[in-house]
Amino acid sequence: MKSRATKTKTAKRRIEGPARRAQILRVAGDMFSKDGIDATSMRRIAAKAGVTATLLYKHFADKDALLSAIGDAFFEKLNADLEQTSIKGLKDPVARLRALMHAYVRCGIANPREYHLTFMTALPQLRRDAKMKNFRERMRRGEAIPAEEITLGMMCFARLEQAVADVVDAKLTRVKDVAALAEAVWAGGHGLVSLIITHRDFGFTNVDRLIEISTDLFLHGALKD
Amino acid sequence: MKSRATKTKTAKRRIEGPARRAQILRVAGDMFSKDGIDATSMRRIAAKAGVTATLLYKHFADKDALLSAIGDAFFEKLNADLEQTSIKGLKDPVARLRALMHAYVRCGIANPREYHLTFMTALPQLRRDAKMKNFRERMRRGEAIPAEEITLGMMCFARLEQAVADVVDAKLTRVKDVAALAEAVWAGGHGLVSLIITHRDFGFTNVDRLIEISTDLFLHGALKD
DNA sequence: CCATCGAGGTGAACACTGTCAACTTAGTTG
DNA sequence: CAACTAAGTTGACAGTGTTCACCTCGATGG
Repeated sequence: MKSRATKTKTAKRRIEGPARRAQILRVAGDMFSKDGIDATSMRRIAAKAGVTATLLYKHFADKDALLSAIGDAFFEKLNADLEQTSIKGLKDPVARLRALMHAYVRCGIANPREYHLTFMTALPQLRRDAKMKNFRERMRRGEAIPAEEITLGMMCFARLEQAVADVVDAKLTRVKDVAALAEAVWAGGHGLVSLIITHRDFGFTNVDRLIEISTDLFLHGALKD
Repeated sequence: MKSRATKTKTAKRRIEGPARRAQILRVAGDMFSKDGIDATSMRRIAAKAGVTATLLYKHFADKDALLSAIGDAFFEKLNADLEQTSIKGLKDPVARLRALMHAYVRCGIANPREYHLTFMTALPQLRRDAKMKNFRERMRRGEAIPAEEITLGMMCFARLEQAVADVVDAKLTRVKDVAALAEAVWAGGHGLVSLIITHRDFGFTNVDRLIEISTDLFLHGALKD
């Protein structure tokens, strides 16, 4: 009873920690995706959250940590989108891979700032890539990986790799190296997204058609005959 | 004689304008590509150039302008690299396109900071993309474009588009839309470069092989049969 | 019931940043 | 020599990320 009472009563503070944190994340996410990363200062985020800048540092080590937390939210979105396409239950592995590429590209284009933050900005102190590398090495060695070590980024890439593996397993591809092929497919999708979101005024002949042609090129290029 | 004297004597000032400008560009380029864009402040650039920060603003409107000037230098490099591959005089249009893609990717990987600055950072006030769009529209309409309006970026893209056109003209491709195909090829190369330079720790199975596979996928995907 | 503790929150400061108006300096020219 | 102009500096403004010392107040153990 004591511990239960503790928990319920602690919840009655002013605003509970997690709620504040969530509020800050919401506000920061809004401002950041409206005004951009540089134009959104810690002080302005704090002001909009009705709080002092100092408080932000009780919830996030620094600005990068705050932004990276927003990045995590994007991974959530991306992972959900990719999961959606798996749920559709397309039987043809090639159609599945195509659907996955489309989902990736559309999600990136729909959330340009977040995409830029997570995939086009190097935040080495997060060690996201290093963890990814470790994850992939252990996967290759067939090790079992504890659920709590699996990040959303890993989930996303694993989905892609699985889709690629399915196509390879069906003996439909020229190249058989699943890992390398998955990387190539990612590079293809990433190229599309990053080009389109950073060069909005370039005057691409037709973005939808470009996406279509590009994914087609990739898939056709990967397949036999 | 008067005007000649003016010019020669003016050269004896302290340091002539253009020389200072070049020096600043050199110093800034060095610092920027060693320490990164944010860690390189105007004051530190100035200090290293043995000058006050204020003076930088007599040569460049603001920091973005300075960085964009450095970007221009990268376009020079890129354009030279692409030209080199044309000079090689490969007869097979497919081999030519492949060589061009390789040159692009290698140049990007060899100059990651500059690549990031020019292709992965949106500097709308430069209107580079808008000019590009205008250029391409006029090209499509068959207009002649005055040499002084042609930027190095345009040259680069035109080289790519030409290489693609050669392949299309040889009736080797499935898709015949040169513009869209060129955009897709660019997206492919760009995806490779940007992924590799931002995610150095991702643990790509083998970068050289990835480039090989990726370009192959693209080319094979574009060709008939 | 009261001292204490810790989480939520603040104010003021530090060392920076990009930028600019006002000023000095020094070389050229009529 | 006087006037002009390009090269360069001083000193400030407003804003940045971040931190330290401090306060407040509800919950808790004695």
